[in-house]
Amino acid sequence: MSGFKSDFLATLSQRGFIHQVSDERGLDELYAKESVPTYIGFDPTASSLHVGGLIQIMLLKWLQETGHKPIALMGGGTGMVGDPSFKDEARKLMTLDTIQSNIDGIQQVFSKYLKFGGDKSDALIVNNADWLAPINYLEFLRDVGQHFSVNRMLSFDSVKLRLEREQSLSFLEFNYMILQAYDFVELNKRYGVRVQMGGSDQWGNIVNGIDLGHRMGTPQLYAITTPLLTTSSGVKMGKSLGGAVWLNADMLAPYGFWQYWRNTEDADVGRFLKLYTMMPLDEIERLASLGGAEINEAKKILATEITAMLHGREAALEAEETARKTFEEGALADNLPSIEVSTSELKSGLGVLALFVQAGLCATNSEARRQVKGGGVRVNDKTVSDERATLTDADLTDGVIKLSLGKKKHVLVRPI
RNA sequence: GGAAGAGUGCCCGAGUGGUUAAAGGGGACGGACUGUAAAUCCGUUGACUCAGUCUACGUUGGUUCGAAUCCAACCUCUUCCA
Repeated sequence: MSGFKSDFLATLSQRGFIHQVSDERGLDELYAKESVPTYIGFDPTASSLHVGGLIQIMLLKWLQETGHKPIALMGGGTGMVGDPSFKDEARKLMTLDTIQSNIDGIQQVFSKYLKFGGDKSDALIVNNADWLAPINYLEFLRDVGQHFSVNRMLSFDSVKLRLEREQSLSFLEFNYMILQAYDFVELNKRYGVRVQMGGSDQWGNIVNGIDLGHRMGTPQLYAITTPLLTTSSGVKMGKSLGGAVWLNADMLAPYGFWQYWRNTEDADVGRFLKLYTMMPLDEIERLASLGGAEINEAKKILATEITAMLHGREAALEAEETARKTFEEGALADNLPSIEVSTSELKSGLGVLALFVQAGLCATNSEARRQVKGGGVRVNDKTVSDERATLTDADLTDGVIKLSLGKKKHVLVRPI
């Protein structure tokens, strides 16, 4: 499997990115021979990508690194339809405004990883609304629709779940795969794209595009998919300490992002270093083989390297330092997440419960109350046992009050 | 258009007149053990000014002392028929 000639596929294969490839040999030759425009589609379902999408970004990064042209496709058009693949029910339709603002949010992240410009291997961001929106329905049916067999589409695993659960699959959603297939062909015409990459759940959609290409006379197209990433204990990537792990800094601060990686399971360290950092493989080998508590050092490197790529080295080191202070020294670290409270309010006393809610550590007063009962609430590192306790400026330590929920979640209260 | 069935808490899923804020499981959160890991064990898991009150079983009405449970209409979905 690893006898790849092209730098790109060899790298992907060594680092564990590959789940399936269509026509390995042919694709390998293509990548070895010339610079190949390759694309990945991103659905604008939220205003930021989360860690789940990071692997796709790394794919584009390596692509560029090995001399090929990465194209990030924003699903401005397909987002109006919604991908039914492996979903057990239909998503709510998004408004055009939402889609556009999501695209604006998602796009930001690419400049952190890719080089844009006019060169051959410079990255490109395109939006499929550009060609999908103006489509004439009848023409499209005749030109494209005639090439699709409904019988075959119904046989795809990606829609089986839906059908088996006897949930409705609307005609609208059913069209998603046709549109995505058409994207592939269109991108070939516009930019000479030959390869589409994506998560393993996209295999069916991608192959549809390849087939459509055959029928519409494109050169041979190819597919590469990445494995569905779960942690070693089988949990899907992307949840941490209560929230999704967003890539945009305004949705998850670098410290929170760093923490997510710091808490990686032992068994995942090597795998994640290969996938999410660009460190040389022998170094990764060494780090991953650390045993016992020593592996924590590897986790820190993992966290810092990944955070540095996304948020910059400085922010990553700052996050590392903040974590070191709070967890290893038990000291007060300045850069923990914080909330502000007016000095006068603090003087007159604020209830712990309300404060924890305000800090976002608990969703409701009731939850805060439960946490107090369960012994999970601490103020300035002292467990709170009285749910009616109030905090005043007398509780300020070094000018702040430290609220903690559990062992890992800390928020500072700053008077202003 | 006709017929049959379904709609329960974050998710799955019990529950067919009262002791049901609703069994069970999953997930999530907290605690213990550790290494800010995993596994394991324990606890919590509608809201509130928690003594008590309020809001909840597709929606709106109705029957009843009392409804997630019965009735009516409506909405959505599924299957079969036209």
